[in-house]
Amino acid sequence: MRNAEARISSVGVYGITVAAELVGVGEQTLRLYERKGLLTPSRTAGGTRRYSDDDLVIVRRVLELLEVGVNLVGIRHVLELEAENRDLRAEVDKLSS
DNA sequence: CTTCTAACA
DNA sequence: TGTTAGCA
Repeated sequence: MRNAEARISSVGVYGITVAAELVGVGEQTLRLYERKGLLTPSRTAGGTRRYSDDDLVIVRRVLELLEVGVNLVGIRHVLELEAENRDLRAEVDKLSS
């Protein structure tokens, strides 16, 4: 089943230290990605960053694009296009059903 | 934990 | 340009 138990994407939250260790980058790097607009992690009332499982896959995509030679500004656009494409693909799926 | 500054490849 | 280290 595809309900809340199996599909945990934006619910699983991690601190910046554990999130950085899971993806293999430093904490400062994650803050830089957010500063550049690549990430938008949720925040607690105290201002602490909450990285969801969804955010982690984004960071991995960032690292993947970096190895290909895309800079952070370019990655930002790639991420936007991917999100837009994902939206359009979902609508096409709906129409072709 | 946060932001900022500075130095390095 | 991107990453890392140290300070407040």
